[in-house]
Amino acid sequence: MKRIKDVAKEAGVSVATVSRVLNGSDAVKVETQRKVKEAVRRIGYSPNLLGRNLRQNKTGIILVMLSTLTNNFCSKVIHGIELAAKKQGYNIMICATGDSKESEQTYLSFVRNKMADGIIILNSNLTAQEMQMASASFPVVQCSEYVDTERTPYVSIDNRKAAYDATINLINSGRKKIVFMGVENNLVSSNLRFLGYRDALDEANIPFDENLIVYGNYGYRNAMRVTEKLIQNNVSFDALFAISDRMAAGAMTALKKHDIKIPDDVCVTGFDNTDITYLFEPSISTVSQPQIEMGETAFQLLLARIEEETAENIILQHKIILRDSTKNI
Amino acid sequence: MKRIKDVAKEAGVSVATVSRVLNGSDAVKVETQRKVKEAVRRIGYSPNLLGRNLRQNKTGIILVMLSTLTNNFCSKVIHGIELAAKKQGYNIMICATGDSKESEQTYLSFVRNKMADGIIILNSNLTAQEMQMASASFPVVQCSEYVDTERTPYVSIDNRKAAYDATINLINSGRKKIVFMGVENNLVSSNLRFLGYRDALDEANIPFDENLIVYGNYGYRNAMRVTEKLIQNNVSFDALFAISDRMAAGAMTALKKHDIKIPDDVCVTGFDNTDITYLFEPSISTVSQPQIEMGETAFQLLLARIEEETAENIILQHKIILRDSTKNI
DNA sequence: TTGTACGCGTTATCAA
DNA sequence: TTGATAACGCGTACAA
Repeated sequence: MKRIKDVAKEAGVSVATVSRVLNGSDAVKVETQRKVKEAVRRIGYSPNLLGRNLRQNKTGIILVMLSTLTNNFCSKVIHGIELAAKKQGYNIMICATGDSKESEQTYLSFVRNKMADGIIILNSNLTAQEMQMASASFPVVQCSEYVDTERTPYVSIDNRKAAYDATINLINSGRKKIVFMGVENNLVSSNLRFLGYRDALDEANIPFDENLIVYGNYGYRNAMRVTEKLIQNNVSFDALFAISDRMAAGAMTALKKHDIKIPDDVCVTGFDNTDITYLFEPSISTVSQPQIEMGETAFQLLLARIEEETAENIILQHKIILRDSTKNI
Repeated sequence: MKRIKDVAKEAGVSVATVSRVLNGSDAVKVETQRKVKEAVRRIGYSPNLLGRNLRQNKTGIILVMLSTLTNNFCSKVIHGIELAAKKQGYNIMICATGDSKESEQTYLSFVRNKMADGIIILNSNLTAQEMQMASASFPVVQCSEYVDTERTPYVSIDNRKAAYDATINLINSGRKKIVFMGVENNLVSSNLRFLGYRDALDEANIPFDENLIVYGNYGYRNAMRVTEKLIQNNVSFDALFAISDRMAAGAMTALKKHDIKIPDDVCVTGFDNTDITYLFEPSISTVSQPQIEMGETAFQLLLARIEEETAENIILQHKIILRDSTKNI
């Protein structure tokens, strides 16, 4: 492995001069620049980033933490992060934790211990206290999912209002027996979307019915089973709001299997506006989030934290997308 | 930021002793160990990895490069890599290039310049020459997709044989006019799968018909359009082999729209055994690759390269999965 | 315009 | 069992 010293020797100058040329800085005689660049090329030198980053106390790398890669929603957000990061000369690396607390801590420690300049957390199992601890010792921002903490800014949508809007739309289509298909975790989105659903019922004076609340795991197959059970139990309903598109699709498959017509008998709404919503037959109404913008904003927040400016939480606008699964009849 | 020096001062020992305790090495008096650990806890010290890695010329990080995250196939492979890596004390970080050559070079340079110990490339636009260059200066292995190079080992399936098997199955169902839906890129999988398709035709003495060859972009919507065009052009066919599951699904949607029965009128086969194959109606026959094993193997190869042992290319077994879209009638 | 010399934070060597 | 000190590779005051 060649070091800067080797370049210096080859070019017949000092290491300081080589460093200056490499960093395009200062004033170095053109002729000297040429000599150095030539030497670099000749011996095939490439600077050791550990040395450089150690000296500069900065890496130009930011991490993005999430639980699983198989998530269409996240990949668009990440694309947004990337766009904003590139503009500022940062590169991003993605850390998939598989929901393991150990993995989460490992990746956090990379930032704490200077292998990266900051981290954007899309989702994690960190408690508010752990998040706060992390945030106290290095730059962290939350994106999409979050725990409420004084010191860790987040960007998200208003999940409660979004769920309210989605439910109100079902109600406006004349539906009253609306199934809520959530997920029993502690993610803020799950909790707020349930509250938004209840807000809408309350506003329309529809009594809350516990039998209409069911839980899945975001996935397609599980939602099929859950819906199947609903039907077998003779629960009567005329609409279904799932907090993920995949669950909406799974529910619809179960409904179709029992010759329950969509949207005539049951209206269905999903969440996230992923590909499956228009790929499915009938196409699925859903809630759209501005993923790219969310990613870009998350990076802006992180950059502010890195540069030790203040960063406020940011709420972006969602949009209700109406498709065939809730078409008014 | 606390340094090891601060711990030494706090504990009243030398930095060398602190380092020894931190690395659990050597023989340090138990009482001293206790003092040091206590001091670490008290001042909240965490070692700077840039310093450590610089000194040890090793990071314990390996990169995984791919073009896009929205790929179910890749995320399973990555999971395999992760499983194997963890066992050996390595952590992985994922680098999404978005097919940009510039991004690819940036991530490669992180390895070249010591911010990571090696890289597993799932797909890239690197030429054989570029791959060889990279491989000459740091540990690289290819996984799933590859370019043929003396120095860069790969693990993959026998794509040609897999496509042959899939096509033969269609032929054995009595089909003769088999559409091949490929992708016009230079990925080895695309090329080999086309050759496998032709192998099967040749073996069955079915003349090759250029009109039955169409191209998409791996995606659902595009495949719909391509199939639509096929139908509008009155091209007659009784089977379709797509080199991705999403394309198979897109084609099926187009067929259904024209009341063409699957599998009665047209049999369809996809590739990769992703979720969509059983989520779709009818369920889609496909080719399954051992993704976890592929990831694990890729890591083994990389580890060999890192430890400067020799590594041979490895071919894993594929499997034909028969579902409703090719059910014999 | 260039070179010398120090410091970034760590581990490894050697001597005590 | 411990401590002093020399690396690791780089950037940058400061001096020339």
